[in-house]
Amino acid sequence: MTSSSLIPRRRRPRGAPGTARRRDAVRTRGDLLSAATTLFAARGYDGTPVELIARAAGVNKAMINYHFGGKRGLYAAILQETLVPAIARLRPLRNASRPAAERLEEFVEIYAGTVAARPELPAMILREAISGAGRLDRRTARYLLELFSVLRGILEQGIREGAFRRVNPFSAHLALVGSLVFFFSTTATRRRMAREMKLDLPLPSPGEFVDHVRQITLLGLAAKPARRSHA
Amino acid sequence: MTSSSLIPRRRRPRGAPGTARRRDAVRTRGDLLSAATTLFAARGYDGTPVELIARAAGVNKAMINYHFGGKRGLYAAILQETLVPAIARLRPLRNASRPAAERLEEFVEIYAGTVAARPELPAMILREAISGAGRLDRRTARYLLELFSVLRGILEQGIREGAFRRVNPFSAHLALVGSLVFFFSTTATRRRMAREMKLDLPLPSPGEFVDHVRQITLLGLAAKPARRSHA
DNA sequence: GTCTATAGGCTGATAGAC
DNA sequence: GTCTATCAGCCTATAGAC
Repeated sequence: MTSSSLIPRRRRPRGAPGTARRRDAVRTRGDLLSAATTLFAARGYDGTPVELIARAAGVNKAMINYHFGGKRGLYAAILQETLVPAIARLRPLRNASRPAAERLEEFVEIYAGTVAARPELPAMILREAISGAGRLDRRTARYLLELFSVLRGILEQGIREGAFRRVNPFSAHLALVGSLVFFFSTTATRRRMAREMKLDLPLPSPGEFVDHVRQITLLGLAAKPARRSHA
Repeated sequence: MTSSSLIPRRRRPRGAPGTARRRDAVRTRGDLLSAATTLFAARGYDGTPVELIARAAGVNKAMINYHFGGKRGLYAAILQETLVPAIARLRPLRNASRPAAERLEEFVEIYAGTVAARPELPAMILREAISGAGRLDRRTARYLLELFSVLRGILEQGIREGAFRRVNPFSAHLALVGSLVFFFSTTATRRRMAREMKLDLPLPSPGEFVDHVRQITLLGLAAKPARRSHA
């Protein structure tokens, strides 16, 4: 029996001494990134001991230092390796030449899709946004600002072209992003409280909520008394 | 020259040995509460050493244990002593018999006023909401749910009476509260980033933003193609 | 690359003098 | 009520064997 096994997470068998096992290193790194993302999002940087991360990843504590140069390095790696590709998905939106309302809808859709793939991202970023973004290096911060500028560009276009009311684009931007980030950062807590307090009303699903935000934003921004539904 | 001095915060003069000094205890307690609120909001529970709180309050570390029974007790005291009165301000809204749109506006106004008086509250609550609300005792949690139910009641009224579209009240509630909480929790960071990245666009003031949210919510919820402005 | 063992710093809490 | 001194526990990081 060879040392291969495909159990998704959890400790790997040891394998013969001479066996090339580069793939394990990759896996260790990945498991650490994934476990740490979940924990940092749920408990925050200061609330998460490295020992806990290592255990959740099924990996030795010392591996964090070996692969990432310490706890802080692991944290930075998460931000870079998940935030950067997430924001890259928004880049096509920059030079779109379609109507602002359409672009806005697409923005929301892309945001929702990105979050569905990485549910922990909003909470991590929100924590940074509350805490002063002191753990964001300059490059990561620039990426975030780029995200902001894409959305603001859409809003400004809509206003310029007369499709949107003359709102402050920055306010509109904060209101929209705030709703989304808040919702996705608090899903677990909402569920937990509903269960413990025995609330009977059903929690809105991500899809429902995103739809609602999209509608309310479009209707709220529309320059003319809008049609009830579109497309 | 006597040892009296009126510097607003900072160590107090010692006073004669026999002097009744009950007032100092009250002040110590208050200074601790105030300093801790600021620090917890900005850095989170785990990110705030008691020593830092004590120094910021101009008080000895041991006083935290004497007056609050420890760090956790201090945290709980803040939540109870600021959250409870804040929510009490919303209670009159319960049995109002006015139109839903009007009540909704008043809700936003009261919220904004409460936050203006205690700017750190949103960040503290948002942190709880991300982290699973594990540090909220059952009573405090109930208060929060009461806040939720007031807003949801308003939304349901509006829908029932045909003034609002038939949205999911829970979604509408989360979108509105999310925008507000997000905005007020991230003010400091927004300022900091604007300064460091040398953004030239002016940040929206709290008043501007609240106005925007109020408008967009009302327009977005309105059952009929709404008039542009009201009242 | 991975593991064990341990160093060294910081944190929250208490005992006891005043 | 307030302060100083001190302690035990936990946390991150590293040294060194494998």
